[in-house]
Amino acid sequence: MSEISKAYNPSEVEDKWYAKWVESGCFKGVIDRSKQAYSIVIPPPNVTGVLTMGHVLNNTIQDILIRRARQSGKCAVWIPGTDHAGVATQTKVEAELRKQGLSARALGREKFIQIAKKWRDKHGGIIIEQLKKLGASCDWDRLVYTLDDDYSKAVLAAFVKLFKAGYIYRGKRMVNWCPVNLTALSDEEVIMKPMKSKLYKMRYEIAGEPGRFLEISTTRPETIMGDTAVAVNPDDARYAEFVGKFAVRPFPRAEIPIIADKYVDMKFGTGVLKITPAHDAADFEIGCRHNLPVVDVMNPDATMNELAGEEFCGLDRYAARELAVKKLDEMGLLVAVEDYENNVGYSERGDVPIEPRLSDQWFMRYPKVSEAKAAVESGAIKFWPARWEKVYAHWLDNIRDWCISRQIWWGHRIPVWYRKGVENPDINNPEEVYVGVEPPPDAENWNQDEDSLDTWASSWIWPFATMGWPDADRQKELGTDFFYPTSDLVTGPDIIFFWVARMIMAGLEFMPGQMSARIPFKNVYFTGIIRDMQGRKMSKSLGNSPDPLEIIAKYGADGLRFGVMSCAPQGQDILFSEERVELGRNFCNKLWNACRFRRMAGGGADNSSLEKILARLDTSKLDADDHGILSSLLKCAEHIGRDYESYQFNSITQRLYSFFWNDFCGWYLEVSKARMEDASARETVLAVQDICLRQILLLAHPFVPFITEELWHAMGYGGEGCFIQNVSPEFAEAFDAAGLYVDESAAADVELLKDFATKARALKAQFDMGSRRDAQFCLQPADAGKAELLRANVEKLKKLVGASGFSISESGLDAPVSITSLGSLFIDLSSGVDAGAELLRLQKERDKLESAVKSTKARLSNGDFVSKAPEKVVEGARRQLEDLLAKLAEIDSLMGRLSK
RNA sequence: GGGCGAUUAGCUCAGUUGGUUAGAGCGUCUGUUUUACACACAGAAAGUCACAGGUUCGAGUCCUGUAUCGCCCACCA
Repeated sequence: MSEISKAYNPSEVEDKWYAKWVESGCFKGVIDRSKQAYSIVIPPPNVTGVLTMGHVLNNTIQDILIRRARQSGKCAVWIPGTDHAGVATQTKVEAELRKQGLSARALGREKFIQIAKKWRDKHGGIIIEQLKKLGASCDWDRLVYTLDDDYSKAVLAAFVKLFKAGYIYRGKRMVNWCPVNLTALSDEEVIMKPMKSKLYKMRYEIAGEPGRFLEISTTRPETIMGDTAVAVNPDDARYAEFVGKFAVRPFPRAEIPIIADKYVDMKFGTGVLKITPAHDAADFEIGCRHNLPVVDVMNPDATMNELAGEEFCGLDRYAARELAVKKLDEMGLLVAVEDYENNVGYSERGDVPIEPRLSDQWFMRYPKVSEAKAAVESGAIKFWPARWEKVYAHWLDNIRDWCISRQIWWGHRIPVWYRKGVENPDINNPEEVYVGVEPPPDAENWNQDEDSLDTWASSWIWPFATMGWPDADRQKELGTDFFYPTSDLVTGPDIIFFWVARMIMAGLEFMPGQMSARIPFKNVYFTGIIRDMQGRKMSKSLGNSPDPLEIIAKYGADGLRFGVMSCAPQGQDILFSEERVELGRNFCNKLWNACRFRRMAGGGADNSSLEKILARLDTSKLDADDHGILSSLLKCAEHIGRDYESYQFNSITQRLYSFFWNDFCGWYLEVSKARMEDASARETVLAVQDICLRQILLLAHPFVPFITEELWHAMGYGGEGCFIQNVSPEFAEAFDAAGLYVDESAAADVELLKDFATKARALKAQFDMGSRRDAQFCLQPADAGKAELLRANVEKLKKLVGASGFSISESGLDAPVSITSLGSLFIDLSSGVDAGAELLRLQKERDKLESAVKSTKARLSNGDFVSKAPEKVVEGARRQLEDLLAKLAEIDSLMGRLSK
């Protein structure tokens, strides 16, 4: 007995069990066609990343789902992996190189990739070990990295297939250019930030009409040098006379046409727009419509080039802006400068404003767009919470081609080769351009495209590429036909476009069969975002992001898991604080001690199966409390089952907590104490305790896997070598088979006894006897049944309340009283009672009753209520009124007695 | 400009199809080494359910509007 410590110590237990689980291979997704398949693919974290609270939330949910699936007898697999994270990793490695005074570009592609690989080897895989600490039960034999050979081939195969099908093309387009990372970005990687900037109002002179000007507003005077037109709305009468004439661009001085285009908003500013086709996406389109020349005045790093003129050449774009304004002012062309707030697109990784830039890039016209929409609309794929369906549909409705090329080296190089010596190779001519997963056989005659693919253009095939696609043998080996489509995807709504939507399109495009067989997953659970208590996003720079590993060291992984899940309502953001983890730690400690208590009672009972425990029960010895706790257990399990179906994880933690803490420990274990001294009831009580503890461990296991595994074995519930994760939490059928029927009316009596005990304790506390164990009570019973209920439970109640006795009297006492579920309960005070204070207290209670009576009476005297409300509700109200009136009468008589 | 979410006790949140006197955890206050657990036990205080209308016999719950906060989408310079 003494070897069981008073407090649960998670660290040894957790490491011990994780090692055993892995060793036994119980996380392996070994195909068993006699079972139902259940599969999850992990959202692959960055290979060089470290565990954040976001990962904790996300992966705990996945682990809960996969463990519940295993318990439910499904053949479950959770496929883990990591992502090479192209731009993000390249940026980090480049920064590292810069510290050493080196430059990636100078090193060249081969060298850089070697260095990046070393960096990956050094920092990579840490997060995998951290996920293990958290308890994640992934099938580690299936670990996939997006730059693995097999996976890379799949990425290229997807590219080649789409190219051949005409979805992928190369073209000179306006793209979002990051001047820091020197690469194009997709629209999704641009983050709009509201900025306080200036709106410059300036004027351009009309050519040949000295003294006549057009006033123009701009936020970007540094692009004046690239202006090739001035535009007005064709319906704008103010400017009709100027259309067809020319305006004078101040520097470099040139005459540019004044054109009319519907795009121009007459109501904005002066209604005149300068057109810079090379530096603005809208201007570019207008330029196309009017055949305007495109003058690019910037270098890739957003400094000005020679076309901007001598004075500007080499200046950064913001220095150029200042200079341009200064020059305008000097030339008398600056009319006004106003404060102005507008949205500026920022590069996600570079954290600088992106520059719209015309460049040659690869684009993808998305495949299966309308089917992707239909898949979610039809319910083939369900979103939790469903409101994300609208967001998803809206994006698909407005979808634009995807820029998939990146001017970086860390990633999958575009599998396109150009024949050496051919200028402007024709992409549709196989003699000049080669597209294939493998390089051309005569590689020496070809140059491969320098660009790499957007990372998301590799992870979008994740659900089936991790199962061996497109290699038929690998697919067979890894069980694509069994595990695909995956069951649940757990991810954040921030990547609904980046990843979720694209995976759906990829699955529909590349997998065979009916729609239901091609979709990548059946359910998508969107988590909230973890924030701090001030509601701020967790970030390294704010320093408000706790290190999950420190928390695990302090509270245990189970405590962290339970704590996080307890405050993670479906789809709402989570305000996280360590107090939540304390709650989880306390829950584990309580589990530990409840089991410790049971073990201290000993008994050498056979716990090796639910049937064996049930066999120890003498059903004739079951009392109201046994029925009560078993009834609560049944309801708890049933509710939890429903909560799983609707992904209400926080609700499950509440049910576990409240059943285990309040019903089981707070009441049942306490009333057990008296009955355990009664030899005839002892065995049955211990058996009921074992049933409850066993089922609690099973129900709690997905949330707190380590401690439940430990206790499962310590309590002898598992047979030799049997892990708790393989045991079904169902028990209703076993009850039936054992002839155990829960008597709900007996269970209802427990509620009366609980109320009675609380009132009795409150009376004691009120009269400063809270710590005394010898209080004497007297009940004036509401009826004979209530008197009998008290008599049957008097021993338990003495222990629970801390009383030396409960007498029963039809006439009551002249003493402080409380109206309980069993009748008027008097506390016998040897010293006199302060009648005044007592009257005051009763008056307070009377007021409460009176207002309840009033509202109930009002309802019942309302003819509409009686005639329209359901019979059940009306009947309930009647019973309630009777009850209230009886209590009121009691109070009145007591008050009458006291005031004598 | 469009869309979505939130608003319930000091704090963080439950409240499932409308139905007794709105709940929990933390925190606060009081008491307790009662034969598992002070990471505990017992008791207590604490809410005009953001606001204004409406539907209904009945609204925290449904409808309309308003306010505040947050998020997403959007090529007005």
